Amino acid sequence: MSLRFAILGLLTGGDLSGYEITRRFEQSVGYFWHARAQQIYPELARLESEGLVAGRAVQQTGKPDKRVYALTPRGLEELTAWVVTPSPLTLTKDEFLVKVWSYGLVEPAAALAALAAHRRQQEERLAAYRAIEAAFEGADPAAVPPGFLGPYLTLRAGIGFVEAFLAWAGEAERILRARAGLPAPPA
Amino acid sequence: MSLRFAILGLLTGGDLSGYEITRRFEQSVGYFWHARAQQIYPELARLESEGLVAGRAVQQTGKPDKRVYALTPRGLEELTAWVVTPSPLTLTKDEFLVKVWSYGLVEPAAALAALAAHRRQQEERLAAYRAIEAAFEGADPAAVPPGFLGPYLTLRAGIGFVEAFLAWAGEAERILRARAGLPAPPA
DNA sequence: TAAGTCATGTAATCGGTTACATGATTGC
DNA sequence: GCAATCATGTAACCGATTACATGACTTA
Repeated sequence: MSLRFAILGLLTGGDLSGYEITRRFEQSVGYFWHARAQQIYPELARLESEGLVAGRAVQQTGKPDKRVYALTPRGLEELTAWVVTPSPLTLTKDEFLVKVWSYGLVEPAAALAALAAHRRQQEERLAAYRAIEAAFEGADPAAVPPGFLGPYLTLRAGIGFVEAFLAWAGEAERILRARAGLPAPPA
Repeated sequence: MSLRFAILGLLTGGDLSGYEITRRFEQSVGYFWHARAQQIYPELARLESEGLVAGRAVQQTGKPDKRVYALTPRGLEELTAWVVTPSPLTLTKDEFLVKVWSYGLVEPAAALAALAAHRRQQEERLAAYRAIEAAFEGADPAAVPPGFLGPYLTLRAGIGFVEAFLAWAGEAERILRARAGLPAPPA
């Protein structure tokens, strides 16, 4: 259900082709939803057959031609109605935490290494989000134009979650070090 | 892939039946993985046929009989090997944030109401986690027995994420109120 | 001519959910 | 007798991933 509305939401910022939508999911929207090209193209066809988006062919020079989709009035209507609908709590599925659940079974040193590797990945992700955040810089959050409000808020959420992970990782590292009889944190 | 290891991880704390595993996913483990009974029973059968768990019938009085599963040496071996394996970053899928992405389309008052409803759900969840946390209370985190280390760390992660959401919700509320021309926060 | 990006799809499979089904046992 | 909990499954479906496939166009 959410994929169709994620696509409709992206189209409120302007018309996009399937390929461009795919890119958005990889970059800016990736911190709360994602989908691969193989899922997006059929969904766009379905949305068009239901009259929620309208596609048109666009000739290009220097690139292959493409088909871009625009939100129809009915599409906008359904999206706005859905947006204020109650949402079930997201049940997280985190493979890494499944591993952490069994950290008591392995050598603290091995657990520490696995934890540090994951923390590094999250730090890279945070840096990427910070770079996107810089694009909003200077704007008064309260006065950000309506088209930027949602993107700004969701980005702030993404940043908040990664920061929460990093804070937790620091706490976990201290506990594991203490168990291993290792000295205080390095850096 | 993760479900089988989540089950194996649960069994390190003692033998469990399919029904008991189902209950654990609803309660204590729910903050990072979950599965329904319909998925758990077939998976247990598969794990047994692969020799990673061993089931035995248990007669009960006052309740229907059950079949409890124990981790085999091979199951423990595969689990410990998997635990320190690198994990891909979890790509979040959050229906609520898909909605927030389009908050610029609706009346700030409507967005604020939807946000407040979701925040209330998260507050209830936090209270439930805090209640579980109390069971660890008094124990020195560094000295918690090996069987409790993973459960404690994952619970702390779950609490951290919910708190991060609540902090974000507060920020989002201030921004939406400012846009709506509403006065400062109530409580 | 080869690699890289732009652009759009199909097919097979898998993990997970919804719906459905069954039966024991307890307590009201 | 009925609801609730304990206990274990099957079947149909769906959302999503992996693998596969095609072709235009650019740059080196």
